[in-house]
Amino acid sequence: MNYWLLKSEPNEYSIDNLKKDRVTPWSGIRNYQARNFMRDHMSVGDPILFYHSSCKIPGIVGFAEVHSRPYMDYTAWDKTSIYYDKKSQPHHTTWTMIDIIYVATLKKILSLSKLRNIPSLKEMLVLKKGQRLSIQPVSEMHFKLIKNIVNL
DNA sequence: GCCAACGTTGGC
DNA sequence: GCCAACGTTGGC
Repeated sequence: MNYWLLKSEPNEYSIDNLKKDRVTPWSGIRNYQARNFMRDHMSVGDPILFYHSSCKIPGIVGFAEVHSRPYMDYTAWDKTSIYYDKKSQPHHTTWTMIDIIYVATLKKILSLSKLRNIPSLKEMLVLKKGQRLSIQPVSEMHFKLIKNIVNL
């Protein structure tokens, strides 16, 4: 089992949206490293930290889980989609996605600034300078520490 | 809104 | 295959 952190801009898609939808395809990932994580390393049931970025208080806001095997990101060949990629065609796209399912919302956001103040989390990728990947692996230790901190 | 850091593109 | 230019991310 692997553990993950998924970034999302709450203006675009927040934990509340996920709670309402329950399950959503994680479409629109157009970064090879992030694609590879989904395609090659995610399994159904993998736990996910849901992270809000590019907002007033960035941080971890909830939990989710991988809910499907990887499959082709159909938004890549949808000309009306903001994720349209002219190099992709049905059944020949380079882009992959998975579905995720809602698990829980934190009572209070575990903010980025708070995360930075927890020494045992210092090595988390999301805390490293210049780390822009929207899908990041999280170590089991870090995941469990965070679970304890938020008491869920 | 600024800007550092990073990924991608494209000319050569 | 190098690398400058450009676009994007995302915290501040």
